[in-house]
Amino acid sequence: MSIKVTMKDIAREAGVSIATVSHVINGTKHISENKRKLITNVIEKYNYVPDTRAKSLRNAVTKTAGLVVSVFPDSYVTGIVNGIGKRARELDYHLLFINTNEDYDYEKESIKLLSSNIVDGIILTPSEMNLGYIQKYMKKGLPIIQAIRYDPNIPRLPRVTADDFQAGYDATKHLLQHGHRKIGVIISRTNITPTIERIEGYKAALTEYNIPFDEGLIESGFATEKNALIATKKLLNREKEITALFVLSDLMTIGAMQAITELSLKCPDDIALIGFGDFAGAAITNPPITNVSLSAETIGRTAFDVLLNKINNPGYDKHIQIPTSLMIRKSCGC
Amino acid sequence: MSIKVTMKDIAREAGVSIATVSHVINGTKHISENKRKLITNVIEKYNYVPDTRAKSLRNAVTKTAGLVVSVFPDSYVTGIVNGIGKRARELDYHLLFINTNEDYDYEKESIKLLSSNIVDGIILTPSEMNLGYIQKYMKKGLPIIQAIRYDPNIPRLPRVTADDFQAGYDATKHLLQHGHRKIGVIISRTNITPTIERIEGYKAALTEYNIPFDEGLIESGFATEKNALIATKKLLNREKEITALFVLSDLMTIGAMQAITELSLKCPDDIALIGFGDFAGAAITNPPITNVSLSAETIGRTAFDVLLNKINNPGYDKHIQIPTSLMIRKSCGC
DNA sequence: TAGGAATTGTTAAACGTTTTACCAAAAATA
DNA sequence: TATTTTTGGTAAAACGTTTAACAATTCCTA
Repeated sequence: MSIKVTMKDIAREAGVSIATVSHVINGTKHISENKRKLITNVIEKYNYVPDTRAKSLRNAVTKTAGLVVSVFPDSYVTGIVNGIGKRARELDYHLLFINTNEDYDYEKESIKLLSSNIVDGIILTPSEMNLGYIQKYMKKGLPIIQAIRYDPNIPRLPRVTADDFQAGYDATKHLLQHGHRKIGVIISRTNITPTIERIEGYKAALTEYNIPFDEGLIESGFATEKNALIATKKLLNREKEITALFVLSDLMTIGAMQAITELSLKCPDDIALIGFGDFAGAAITNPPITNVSLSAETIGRTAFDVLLNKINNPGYDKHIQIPTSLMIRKSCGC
Repeated sequence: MSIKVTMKDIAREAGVSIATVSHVINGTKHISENKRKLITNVIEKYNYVPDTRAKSLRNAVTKTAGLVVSVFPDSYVTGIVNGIGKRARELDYHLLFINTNEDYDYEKESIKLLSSNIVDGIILTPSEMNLGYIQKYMKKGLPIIQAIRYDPNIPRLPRVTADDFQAGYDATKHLLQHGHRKIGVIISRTNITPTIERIEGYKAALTEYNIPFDEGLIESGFATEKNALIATKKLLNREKEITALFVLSDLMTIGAMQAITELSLKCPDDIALIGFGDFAGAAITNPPITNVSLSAETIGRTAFDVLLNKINNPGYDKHIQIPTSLMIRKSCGC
């Protein structure tokens, strides 16, 4: 395809050996000022760049990390990917980014590709709690960590997540303190750890107030605003005594708010609302939305550091939880 | 790092030559049923995956495309990246994604990395209209195309963009039809083609109404909500006769809306507003925001196809413009 | 002036594939 | 039976680097 200039060509034109060129490029040996200048000039002239494949084939390091993300791209994930990218750059790594779009088979394919020695390690947001297939890669010694979500059944696989239990607990408690007793919950996917743990937090708060957990107050839809709109309408039509809503995902918060409006209800007077994640504009909706704030960039940066730990120390297997905070605005009735 | 299993290991264990293993894997030659089974079993057993570097080093194809994006991650860019990713997957390509975060030097570094034979081609969103450095890579025959923005001074470099001129024209005309005559403009960066062309469209619409273009009605800030808030306040405080605002970028629309609120003005009564791009939630702000809708996914998919054209036909150099549409809601006063 | 250190550079093997050319054995043909 | 064809398989070169081991100069030092 491209017209290729190799180290051999540079060496020939400069009248030196291939090894000398390599040493000049990498500074691995002292080369006289004369030759060095001569060689760098030729390199400049041809705008020569060493072949990364050959390089990493030879020295077994790629300086590239794989990033496989499974999530519908809401601003939370964007923020995390950004944090990972920034940290990677700081440490002179490159990222091979793949978005699996919640497709389990594509996820498996992607891990297979990345396992073919083109990356030093992988950060994975699993699409399912079904990571059995990953064990064979772990056995091969491929450094992998989980971010955002994880499969609790796989031991020794590090995790970086938000403190989802605490987040669910805090938000629910806030609504309880406002006097709400029937709190509806809108979730995206049921079978992923953030959802599960946030609901655990929700239950824990209810328990403190001696309120029994009611399965019927939970309604789900997949990720999008539209699905949240549908789910919220369904829930509010079914459970008339609900006075507050807790929405577990960014984009869905918007859909829930739309549903409230379309049902001619007022937020927070008829229905209070707490959302999750910091989507741009939470502050200028009508009313401004109170939400659980997740430090996306911090999660991303931490994930990258954890991957590096895993690479350098194969035994590393911690679960790091990043704290969340409640951004109080108007939709909760404060 | 990883415990490596190579083709040699597979061959040894199966008692065949390395070449036979390769032929079984790639189906490049007919191998007897016996040996084939034998070999695939060993491959299964070790979960062997061929080394992509060695493979592509040998056959000069990577099946990987580079994607270098320069833009602050608003939902528009997310959508485009997603479109590119989907199309790439359909065509069995992988993406090496790099976000330069508007950093010109990092952009140059990234192109250099990607030019080292690790990708078949590159989709670039330039951070500046200063792409002179790209010519040496073009000369080497590296397939490159521009998306979202472009440098008009570089010939023969394909482009995929929104129809920014038309978009600027349409939105402005809509405001003019509502009777507005002093229309303020909030922009992000002045020196990128989308801004320039949208303003050209704005001017063209004004000309139709015999309104002279007034430089003083334009105010800029960089990308974020906060900057838009500051810029909008500054503009509205300076130019008291403004009755409508045209905001040229996603996140900034939100900041502009906040500014209007903070100045105790009513939208659309005191100040009408038209934004750009489809950020999640445009429909539930107060009031819902009228905006120019850009088909992000289409732009992304098209960009990937254009890159493939460029790869297969080095002479390809079209500029493809994807149409936009005006989503009319309440903020324009309709 | 001999001998050891620096200094500067090169040779060649290795990394893990693909593929051309070649070969042996079995099958088909005359 | 002798010859050709087909089938199934392999040896080895090549892709573009890095680096250990070695070699040739020049420079000191006693």
